[in-house]
Amino acid sequence: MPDADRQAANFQRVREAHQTELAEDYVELIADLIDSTGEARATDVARRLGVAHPTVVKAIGRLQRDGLVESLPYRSIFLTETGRAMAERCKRRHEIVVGFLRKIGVDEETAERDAEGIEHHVSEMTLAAFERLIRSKPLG
Amino acid sequence: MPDADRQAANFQRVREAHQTELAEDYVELIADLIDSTGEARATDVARRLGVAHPTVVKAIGRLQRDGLVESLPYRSIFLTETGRAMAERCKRRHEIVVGFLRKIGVDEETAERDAEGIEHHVSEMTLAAFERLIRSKPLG
DNA sequence: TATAACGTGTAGTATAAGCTATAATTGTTG
DNA sequence: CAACAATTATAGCTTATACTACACGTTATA
Ligand SMILES: [Mn+2]
Ligand SMILES: [Mn+2]
Ligand SMILES: [Mn+2]
Ligand SMILES: [Mn+2]
Repeated sequence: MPDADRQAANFQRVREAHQTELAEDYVELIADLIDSTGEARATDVARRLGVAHPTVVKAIGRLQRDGLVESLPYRSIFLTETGRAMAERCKRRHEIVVGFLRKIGVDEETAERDAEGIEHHVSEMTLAAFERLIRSKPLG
Repeated sequence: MPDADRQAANFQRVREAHQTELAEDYVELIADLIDSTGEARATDVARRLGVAHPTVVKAIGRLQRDGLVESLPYRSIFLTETGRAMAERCKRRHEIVVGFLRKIGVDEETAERDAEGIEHHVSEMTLAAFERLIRSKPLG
């Protein structure tokens, strides 16, 4: 595969990641709200994401269309089986990325900040490398 | 700062990163084309990014509006001082991220793929940690 | 030099993601 | 139980990023 084609494929993959990224953060956040407070409401999701609530309502519509959540008018938001599975996967990945950044000497707040973006662009192979590094003996 | 607020701030930062991300990849790619082939043409940029050429033309318009590139009708694309500086910064960062992934055992192709997305979400502190690790003795 | 090939621009469309403002519903409380 | 506060929905707008189809310039070559 010529170099230009491979580069194009890489950029294409990043664009794909951006499409799933929002869904991933939403389901992870919704799962977190359900598990910690008993239910996920649009207002809470909006506050946690730092966006206006109509933005959340529209996003929830897309997630429902894509089979990740279920919601009835004026009721709170539920995850489908698929959505719950995605949330679990994302939560695990999120924790690995944070743990890994901590391990190489990044402070807690920065690790959380960077992980929120990095997590969506980490392949299985890289994730495995992160885990390996976390389990290795202290660095430095 | 309450937990919900900090989480919102983190998500906000990721959204900001997404706004600069495209500009970063464009200027880096344009610089690469200029340095390796003598000029950057919209078609080449399109092929390397894996998008249709009108997409590039519109993006170039935005980059020009934002003072990163200059272009005249039917001529190739040039970087402004600002654009060139951004390209250099991004190239360096890109290389650090790739080098770091290689160091922890990720193969060349995967490293390139993941780096294309990760690079935009790496803070200065994390980048410094990556550099430290690259310079450290072999792992494993 | 005429024309074909290539590159660039424009028009028009779609979707996602965001916003503000306003309306409708629900739930709480006096 | 009526009124009010909180929550949710909708309408209407904006910008960015993509696409296809078509028009226009430039460049190369026959
Ligand atoms: Mn995230
Ligand atoms: Mn996350
Ligand atoms: Mn990139
Ligand atoms: Mn890059």
